[in-house]
Amino acid sequence: MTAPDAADLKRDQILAAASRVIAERGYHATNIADIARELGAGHGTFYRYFKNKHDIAVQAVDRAMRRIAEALADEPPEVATSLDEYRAQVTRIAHRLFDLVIAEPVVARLFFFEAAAINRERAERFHAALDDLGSFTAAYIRNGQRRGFLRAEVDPEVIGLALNGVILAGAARMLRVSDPAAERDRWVDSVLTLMFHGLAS
Amino acid sequence: MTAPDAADLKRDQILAAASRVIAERGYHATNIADIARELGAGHGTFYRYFKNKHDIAVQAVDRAMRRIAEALADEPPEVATSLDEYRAQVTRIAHRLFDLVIAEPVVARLFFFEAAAINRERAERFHAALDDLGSFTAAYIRNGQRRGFLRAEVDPEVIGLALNGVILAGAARMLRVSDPAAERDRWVDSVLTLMFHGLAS
DNA sequence: GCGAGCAGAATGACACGTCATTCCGTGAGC
DNA sequence: GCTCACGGAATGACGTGTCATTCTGCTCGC
Repeated sequence: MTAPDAADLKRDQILAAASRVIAERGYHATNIADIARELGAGHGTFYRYFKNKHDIAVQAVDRAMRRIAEALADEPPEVATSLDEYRAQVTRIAHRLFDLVIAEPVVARLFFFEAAAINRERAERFHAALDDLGSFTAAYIRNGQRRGFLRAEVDPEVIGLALNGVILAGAARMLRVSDPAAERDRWVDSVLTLMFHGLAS
Repeated sequence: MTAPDAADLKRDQILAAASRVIAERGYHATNIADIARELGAGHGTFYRYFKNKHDIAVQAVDRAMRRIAEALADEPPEVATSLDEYRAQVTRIAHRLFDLVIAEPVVARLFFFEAAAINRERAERFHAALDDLGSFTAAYIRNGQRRGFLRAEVDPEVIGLALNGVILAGAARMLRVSDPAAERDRWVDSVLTLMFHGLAS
């Protein structure tokens, strides 16, 4: 192993340890000694690889954000040509996202809870990321409106942001129940019905 | 003015100052000196009325929670007998809640952003409060299902929590735009359409 | 192969800054 | 004069970050 590789590995180990501790305790209740203990290393080692506490938290959160963004790739908004295709797309996206929450709770906790918690600037950045996600969803709505399979009278931007809220609520739920896979299925069923057909009987 | 009244007034003034500062800066970035400055008082005065920083934040947040809960009173879940009545109820609730967010941004910020931020125990309490709100909404869904005007196949608990997510997303939005009243109207229109009739055309 | 020297990684004691909380002198009201 | 509320300086706890020291692995010369 060459020196750059060994340093990268060490850096990743520290970042993973920090991610676990911050996800578990929250950023503000985490201190450097906690991270060092989780790593099984000395306190000052940390500063060889990261500038300070803020730096590592930002990097942990940004990595979690990238991980979430990956889960949303491969589903281009303009390809669905019918309600069934769009519904299948939403089903895949929902499963992928909720499965990520279940499989990688540290990533989920960092994204959904800690990303806004570090300071005000990071909260704004998190909200901007949610706005991007909402705009991404709005692009699907507009595609469906253009092709005629989604209703024209709703505001795509509002629906995009509202569905963000549903995702956040679902993810928070899935992080807290004893059988997250069953909870995911309950959510996907009911939320898709709500989303496409509404509550009116 | 009697001594208890004067002390209560002073206490309320401190609590209001703290609420403003915490809502503006966030709990963790707020210090006692900031609150004292906002109040135009000495630093140590604070401790004559509140135990410590945590105590005042908890009281500010709990007061905001009570304020939100008041906005939801007077809409009993079992009274709607038709879709139109329920829709009117939801419209009133949505307006009342979003109008509160617009009129009292300090209350809204404390509830939606700071309630979970203080520490882990308070985050759990916030989630429990959201669960209660979700259960309250689920009671409306069950009433509609029982009476036949809402579809039977959705899970009321899931829908209750999902609509929580929509409320949170809407509130966050309304706290950030330049014309919140216009944004509220956009939201109420589209979200009610989504909620009752879905997106399918 | 062994030992010495070197470079860089690791460590943890310590310095420092911050801020929550306490304390005490002062002034106002009774 | 006495009591109590107040203001702000003082205090001490705590966490972050620094740096002197030690450790370890590698290379080179004998």
